Amino acid sequence: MPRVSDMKKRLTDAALDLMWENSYGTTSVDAICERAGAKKGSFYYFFKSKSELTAAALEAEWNKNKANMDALFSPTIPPLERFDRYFDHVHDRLAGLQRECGSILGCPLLSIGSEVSTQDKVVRDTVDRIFDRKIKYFESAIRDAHAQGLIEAPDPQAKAKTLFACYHGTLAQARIQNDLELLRNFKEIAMDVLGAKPAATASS
Amino acid sequence: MPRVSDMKKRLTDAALDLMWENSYGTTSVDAICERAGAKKGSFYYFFKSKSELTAAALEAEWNKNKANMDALFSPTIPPLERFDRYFDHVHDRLAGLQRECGSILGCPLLSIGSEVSTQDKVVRDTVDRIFDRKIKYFESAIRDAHAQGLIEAPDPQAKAKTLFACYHGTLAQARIQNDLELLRNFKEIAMDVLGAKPAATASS
DNA sequence: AAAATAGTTGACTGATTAGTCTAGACGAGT
DNA sequence: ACTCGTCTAGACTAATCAGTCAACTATTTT
Repeated sequence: MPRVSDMKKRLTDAALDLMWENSYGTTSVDAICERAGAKKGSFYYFFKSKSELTAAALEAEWNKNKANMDALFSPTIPPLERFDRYFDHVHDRLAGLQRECGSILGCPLLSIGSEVSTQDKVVRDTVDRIFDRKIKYFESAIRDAHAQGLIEAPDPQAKAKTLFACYHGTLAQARIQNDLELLRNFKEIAMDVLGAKPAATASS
Repeated sequence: MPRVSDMKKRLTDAALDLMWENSYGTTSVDAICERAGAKKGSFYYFFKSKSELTAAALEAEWNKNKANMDALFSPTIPPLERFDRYFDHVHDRLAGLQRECGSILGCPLLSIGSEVSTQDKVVRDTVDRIFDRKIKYFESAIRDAHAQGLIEAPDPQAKAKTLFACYHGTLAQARIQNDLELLRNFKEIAMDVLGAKPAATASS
């Protein structure tokens, strides 16, 4: 088989960058091509539409982050500490991106998902699917914390959805207000939402 | 002075409807004009850009809802019940809109704000301003609940921001997943976030 | 070295975009 | 009835949009 190309990856990277910083609607195929160093023909050789590229870009981003998520939410880490580390990680990443582009970008799944959800089934379903995967990390940490008596959570899935929603709401506000401060204290807010005793990552 | 026109209102109404259901980016000035029964000339007679119209539309929507918010969060109502009523009200409104357009639309401030925040200062600042006003209702209800010993909230503003973020996160997820179910139980989740005792809108 | 596969090129289309501009219609104050 | 300020009409521009296409290049297998 003939030549291999990294163009597909370059296109999904470029698309995610632009859409995360700006939006789905304002990110044109031309702009994606320019940033990826591609021509129109290459774009439509790999993807049959902007919509399909977006779904691929979100999936690719997920795959990039998965190993990291697995490490942050490793069962070897005390369950509530997993959240601490995760929120710190996201905070630091957003702080880094702010240095590059001057803005707090929030969560691309939420921004893009909310923007296109009523109009683009392909992208919407992709966002949905990835959300489900992410909530599983929360759910399992909550279940472990409950088992260890650190929190009271008879329905870990419901609790996970609540915390997930709360966190994404905070990310969205941080984007809109361009203010990272909201995220700085989220660890404590999360413990509050989970109903954890203030002093503890240790036993009850 | 010669004739008066309701065109300005018709334009802001049309804009909000279209942007709420779809998005800022996919809502064209032409489409707004068509729905409002206006011609281009009228549009640019009243507004100097799409961006300014959007800010005006969001402010107009706020003004439409303000009296209702005042009633829902009236100090004559027991503080935690105010939240109950508010969440019910939003739930019912979104359910009504779903019947009209087939989708759960979430919060237009959040959707539009998140979409344009890095690119449009006028709209972003408008969203910010309205968010601040809305949080004040939460804050005052929380302060009252704390004073009555219904919840423990030494910092009502922080608690209000937390609940606000949590609620908007849930609205965003409801939009993305097109699922009103998430909102149905939000009353209980809110009480959980606030740390209210399960059985009570009465005293401790 | 030839053939087959994988990827690239860039000009092109036709629709749509936000915004401009000039001419005129309407209606209230004189 | 006339006129002045408010508002409307709709053709127009120049840019940009997503997507198409046929010719082309590069690489690997045979």
